Amino acid sequence: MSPSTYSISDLAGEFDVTTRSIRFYEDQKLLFPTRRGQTRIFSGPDRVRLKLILRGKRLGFSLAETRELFELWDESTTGSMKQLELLMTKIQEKKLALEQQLNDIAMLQLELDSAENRCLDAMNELNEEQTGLEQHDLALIRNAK
Amino acid sequence: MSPSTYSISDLAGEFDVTTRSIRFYEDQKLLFPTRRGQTRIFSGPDRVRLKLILRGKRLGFSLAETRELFELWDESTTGSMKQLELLMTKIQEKKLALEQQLNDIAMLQLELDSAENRCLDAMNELNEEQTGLEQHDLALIRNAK
DNA sequence: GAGGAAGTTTACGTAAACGTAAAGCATAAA
DNA sequence: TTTATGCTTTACGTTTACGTAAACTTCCTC
Repeated sequence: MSPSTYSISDLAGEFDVTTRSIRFYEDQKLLFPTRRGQTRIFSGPDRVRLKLILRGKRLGFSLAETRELFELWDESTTGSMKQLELLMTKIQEKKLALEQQLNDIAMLQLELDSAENRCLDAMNELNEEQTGLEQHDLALIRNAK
Repeated sequence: MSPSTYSISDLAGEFDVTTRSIRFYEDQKLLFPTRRGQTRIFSGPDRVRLKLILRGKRLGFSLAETRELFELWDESTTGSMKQLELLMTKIQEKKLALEQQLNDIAMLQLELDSAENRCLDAMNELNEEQTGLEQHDLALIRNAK
């Protein structure tokens, strides 16, 4: 069974980040470990938040943005009407940004595929001079993937 | 017809970046404008590269990573065999990273949808006290989207 | 009880990606 | 001719997200 509390190096090891980073995230109000004496004790929810922080980073989010998302999530159950409307607006904004990212990724993927094909073509040219392989054969190789 | 050369402020205006940024990108070897006297003259390919730089930023790429992608693309036609193999490796790496990003985005989208629903629920609660709307009605609203 | 490993705070350092003056040329309009 | 506009270089400042070192406790082991 997975434990319900974690040391700082437990988390650092599991997610391959430095303890320095984890302490920094706490300082920035993204994690809220309790203390036993001096040493930090991280909860299950803390662990989840850390995972989300790292996912945010992979998506190019600043820590401030990620914190804002956390707050959105938390306030989504407690706000006043005025608050909630603003919340909805922000959620829509984030969703739009994600759509944009999906487009960006799709285009980049196409370009990488194109570069990959170029690369295969070039390798082909070089190889053909030595092995006498035909275009035909490389088309097979290419489509095999 | 679209022009084939651009001033620095043309591009700054079109893509909503500062001239400072554009000069910085040149300094970092991401753009290569020619000069007429002192002033920079940007070509069509320069304009395309700028667009790609900004797309990279939206995806959380550093300028160094974007430059690496440019180089990948350029070298994809000129390299030696050893070069080309390394190139293929890097292309695969980028493609894997993009797959990861797609996963990350999908999960974030689910969470935003969830937050959105929470938010609608909360607004419902507040509204019901005043208007007497039923759960039933809000389900309709929610599904209408 | 002398390390050694893992935790802590404090604080200065750093790389990336610009922001923000300061000061100077060029050219077109008033 | 002056003034405004737009471009330039040089250079120091700023924010984010940590790295890195120093100096200190705590606990375990030998």
